[in-house]
Amino acid sequence: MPEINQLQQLLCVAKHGNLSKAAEELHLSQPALSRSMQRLESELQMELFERSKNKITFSPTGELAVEYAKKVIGQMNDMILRLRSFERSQHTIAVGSCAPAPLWDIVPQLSSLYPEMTISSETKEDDILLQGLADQVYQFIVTPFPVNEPGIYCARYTDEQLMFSLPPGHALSSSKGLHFKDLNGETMLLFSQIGFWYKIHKEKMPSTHFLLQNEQFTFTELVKASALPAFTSNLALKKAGTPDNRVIVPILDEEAHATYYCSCKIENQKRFALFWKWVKK
Amino acid sequence: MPEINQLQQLLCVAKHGNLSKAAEELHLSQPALSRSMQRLESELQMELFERSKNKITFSPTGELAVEYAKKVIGQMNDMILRLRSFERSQHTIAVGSCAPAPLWDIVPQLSSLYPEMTISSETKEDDILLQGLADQVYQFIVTPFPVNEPGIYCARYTDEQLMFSLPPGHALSSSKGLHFKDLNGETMLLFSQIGFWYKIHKEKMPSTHFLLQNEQFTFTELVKASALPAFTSNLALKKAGTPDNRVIVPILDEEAHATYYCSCKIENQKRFALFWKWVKK
DNA sequence: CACAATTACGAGGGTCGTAAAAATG
DNA sequence: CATTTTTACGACCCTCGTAATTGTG
Repeated sequence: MPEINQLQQLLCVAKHGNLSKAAEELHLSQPALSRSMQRLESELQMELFERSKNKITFSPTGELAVEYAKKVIGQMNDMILRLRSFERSQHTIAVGSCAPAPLWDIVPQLSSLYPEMTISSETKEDDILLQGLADQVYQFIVTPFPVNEPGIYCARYTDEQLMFSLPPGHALSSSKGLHFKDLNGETMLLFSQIGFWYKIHKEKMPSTHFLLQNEQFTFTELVKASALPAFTSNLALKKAGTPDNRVIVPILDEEAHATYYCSCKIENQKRFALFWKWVKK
Repeated sequence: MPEINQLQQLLCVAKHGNLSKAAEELHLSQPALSRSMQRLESELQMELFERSKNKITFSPTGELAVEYAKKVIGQMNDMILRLRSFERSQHTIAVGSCAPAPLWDIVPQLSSLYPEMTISSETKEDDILLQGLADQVYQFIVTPFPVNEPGIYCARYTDEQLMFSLPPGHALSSSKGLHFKDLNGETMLLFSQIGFWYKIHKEKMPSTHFLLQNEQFTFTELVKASALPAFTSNLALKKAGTPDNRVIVPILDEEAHATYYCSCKIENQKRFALFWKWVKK
């Protein structure tokens, strides 16, 4: 049976129309390529070329062979691509979340439980998460609601409670609790990558002018250095600690509280038993 | 890129489940196969097997690789088969005819004009001939009528006149001409492979009992040795000569005369110019 | 005479087989 | 202890490159 290598050479000859140019592209001497094509012909027991003394053209059979060779090599490339993709998926755990906070614990935990795996994570819209879980784009998703679908295993993970982070001199800084509307209209600092919270802020505080920050570092520095109110949460505080010059006031609205649920396909539940044990700690 | 050879080995390992049996079938030592599979893995940069010290099983990626390898090798086999078929068609001229007589001249003529080609011929029904010409099953067909279709080149070839071959003692042997009906009801010798003539005999002489002969030699011997009437024609006489002990009487019916037309695809007309020149001699 | 293809021939690399080692049931 | 896989090592075959040959535009 002909080898892939020879078919590639055949295609290269077809591409250039002569052996010398083809040999150049193949990093091969011209005699070597000439012999290789002769071997291919004798292997197939048919003449692929019509040879004159200093010219070589494809025979009808040869032209057909080129077409088929393209198909075979295309299939081989396809095989490699799909295999590589599958291989990567076998060695990475992809987590999608509706908000970044749950990932702060989940990603390191997955890393330590499955040290040979690559952990990839991103925050997306709820519907994208659900679709991605079904399509195996994600092995796990975190949503602010339980997922009740056949074939999906779901468990409550943790809660996040939103709070205002106010400068000590702020008029309301001595409150025990506040509502969104209490600060509506003021100018606030807002970190952009906060998932579904962004929509809630916009809805509950429509008159507020948000100074949007795309970088985590810039945002935290501005919180320290400015006297502008901002948001934080129990999870953010746990992660970064309580800032010195800030007063933390819980937000009393129902929408300021989220209960996160983690889901995966049932077929993967057993494989990630250790992780689920931790989720339900 | 992996070579076909390695994929075949992979399939063989999948078939047997272990290296030793597979190596046996491949006429290879087991260490050689082991290394070959290792090369395949490093070529693909992925692990195809899960290895314990004295056991080797497919990894999920490996199982997928087997599936894809089957496809690639299948395509390669398909390529070889189709190429071989095309190659053969490139080196053979297939002629289909409604009756054997036209082939007696056409086949030797094609042989001498195109000595490097294989000539294959057969006699079939008219509709099969027309379809076969369209499908490139035949390069030439001979029909008892002109073919007027787009893309088909057609020319009159020759005529065949049917005759009775009677023993000298036959009651009608002195006739200058006879009709089918004149011998209807008698027992006659008939060679079976006469194409469309068979149907005509059956129609025009429904009461005749035909002694059907499948072999040319047997038929001619019986004609010589028996006193049974039979058919012959101008072309048959030209081919085999006039038999000694027979009286030849032309058949006067219109149906006893055929004008043969030879056709080929217009795209092949130029390629067979020499042959067409001869047809229109 | 430059260019393209083939043939001849020697060199090098890759793959093979044999032998040995290691591990398992 | 038989079976299976892997590693080590030497040998051989195959393909490569260089050089020479032939033929063409």
